[in-house]
Amino acid sequence: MATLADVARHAGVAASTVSYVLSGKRSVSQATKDRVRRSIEALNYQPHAGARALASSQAHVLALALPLRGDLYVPVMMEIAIAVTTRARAFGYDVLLLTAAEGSEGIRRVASTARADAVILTDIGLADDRIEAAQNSGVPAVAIGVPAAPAGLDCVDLDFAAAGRLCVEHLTGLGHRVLAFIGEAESVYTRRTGFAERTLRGIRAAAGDADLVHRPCAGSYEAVAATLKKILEERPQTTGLIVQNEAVIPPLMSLLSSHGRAVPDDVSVVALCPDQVAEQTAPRLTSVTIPAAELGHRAVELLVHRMTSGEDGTEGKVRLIPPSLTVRGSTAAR
Amino acid sequence: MATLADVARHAGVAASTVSYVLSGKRSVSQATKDRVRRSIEALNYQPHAGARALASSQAHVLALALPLRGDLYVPVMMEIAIAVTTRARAFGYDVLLLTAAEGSEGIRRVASTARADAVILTDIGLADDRIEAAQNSGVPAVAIGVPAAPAGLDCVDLDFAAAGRLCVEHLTGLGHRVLAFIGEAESVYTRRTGFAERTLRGIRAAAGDADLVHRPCAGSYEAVAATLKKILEERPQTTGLIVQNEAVIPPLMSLLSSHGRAVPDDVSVVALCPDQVAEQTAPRLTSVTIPAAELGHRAVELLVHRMTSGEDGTEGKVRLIPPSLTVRGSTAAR
DNA sequence: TTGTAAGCGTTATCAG
DNA sequence: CTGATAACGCTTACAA
Repeated sequence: MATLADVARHAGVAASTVSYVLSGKRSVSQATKDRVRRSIEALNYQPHAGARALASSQAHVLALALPLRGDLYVPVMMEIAIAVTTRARAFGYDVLLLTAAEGSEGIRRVASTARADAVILTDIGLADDRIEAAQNSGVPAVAIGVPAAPAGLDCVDLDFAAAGRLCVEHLTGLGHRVLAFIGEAESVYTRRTGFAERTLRGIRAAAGDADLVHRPCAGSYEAVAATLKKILEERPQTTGLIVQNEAVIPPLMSLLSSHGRAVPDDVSVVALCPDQVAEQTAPRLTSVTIPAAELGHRAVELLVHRMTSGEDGTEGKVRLIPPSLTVRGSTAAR
Repeated sequence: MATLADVARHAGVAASTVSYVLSGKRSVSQATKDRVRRSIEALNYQPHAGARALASSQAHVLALALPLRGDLYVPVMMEIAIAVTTRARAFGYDVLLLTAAEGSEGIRRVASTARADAVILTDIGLADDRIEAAQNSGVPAVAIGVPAAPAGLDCVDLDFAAAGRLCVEHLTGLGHRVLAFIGEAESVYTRRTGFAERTLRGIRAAAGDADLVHRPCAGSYEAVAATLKKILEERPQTTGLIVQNEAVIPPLMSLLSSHGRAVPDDVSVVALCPDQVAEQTAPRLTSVTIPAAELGHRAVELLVHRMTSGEDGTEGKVRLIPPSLTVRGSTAAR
């Protein structure tokens, strides 16, 4: 591989000049600029990432901490990872993976070895020790999700409260009066107060005079069967269903039909899930999407902005993305 | 952050000694070893990744090239990514993500900037230009999947032919004589000869005197409905189903019941899919799993082995992992 | 067994 | 506008 020095020699200039035409950090005459550019082309020069990191103390790498549970939110997580990587590349950054297994230790490691310049945290838990690790390590960090106490941490997330509200309003707007919210598994409410609780709060707030019950539900077929059975037995007049746990969706749809409830003729269903999931059922689901790509993009933008424009004063903000509901075939007027 | 020099000063030894204590590349007396270790502890020293990469020309980073289509094989891909990262960490490597959008350019980039020492390719296509890019760049590469012409490239994959065989043998062993293979989408067969064709070949070879049809099928509800309808109309005696496209599974199960075919009483179903998918239906599916974690682990091991033991002679091997079938509730004797 | 010193390929400061 | 040159923090011959 050709080095900066090779290029400098080939172009008949000093090494520093080559560096400056590349970085643009000082003005260079058009003539030498051109000459250097040609030499770069000719030698197919690519700067050495390690050398650059050492000299500039900037690795141009972002670390992405994967969720604690590998089996949950998989499609959303994948979309976030791709969005983060794509956007990071646009700013000249590469993305490094940190597994849950490494935990907060991984964050300390990439920070103190200068392997990464900043960290993106996902699947934020109620009391997440990775947050503290990031803050103590002094690396810029942004969370995709909102912890219980976001003290000094930048967060981006869907506005789940508004999302819940939107679902209820859509159903009540269609004339539905007896609603059931099939939520995340019970454990999620105890462990990860964040998004699940905010959704529930939004839903309750919007229900108003409508009749609403909340039923936590695990993702297994048996759990869904039990939950649905109970809902239909206890409140046979139910005509509006809101679903949050995306694993619940496939079994729910097939169970509804075996219970003789047609969607959307007998019961309307609206889901909080990625579009991909909403479009794989029959009928396709009216849903509030999880804006995975946008979350990833914004996380990167926040980080890069903070690192370049050296502002350290804007942190600790929680940025909620307004939800948007897409009407598909699973909801209809009562 | 403390540097090597700081540690050396603190321990009263030369910088090189500290380096050697860390790398073990030459023997150091137990006494100084201990002293250095204590200083490292005391100063909480962590080596600078960039400096190390520059001096040793080893980044200790593996690049993982993500699939071309972000929406396919998502759970498998996620599992591979986690397995790769975990195993890489065990060898002291970090993992960098390369998106499909960057394509072969990304591979050239990480290779020529020395950002990564080796590359793992996933979702291998028939004529995949990333393979050539890797080989021209001179980085060690291993493919998870097998291209049409694996010339000189190391590959690891499930033995799909054997997997297909296993499915057929399981069904025929249970007395089923009329079988249908619901495969991947038509486009997959034209574009990615690899695993889909190998599966089909294995299935056909094992069918023997049994009656078998192959029906490609897309993942949408409509496509599954059409495919199943056709199968049941044309060959109502069908009692054995083999499914490869995992997106087909949820709709298929609910469609079977609406057609009045009970699983496994009327029809047995065996799937080629991750365990996670097989366990989310009712009844749970008898399946040949996609050994995602093992694929990831072996890919890393191959790479690390080749890089450390400098052997350049073992490349170009295709390593197929023998399939294993797990009997669950979706298959029974005819 | 240990120390000295020459790189590794950039960036950035200081002159000119 | 451009050239020298000293870092950056580590590895690895080469000496001792």
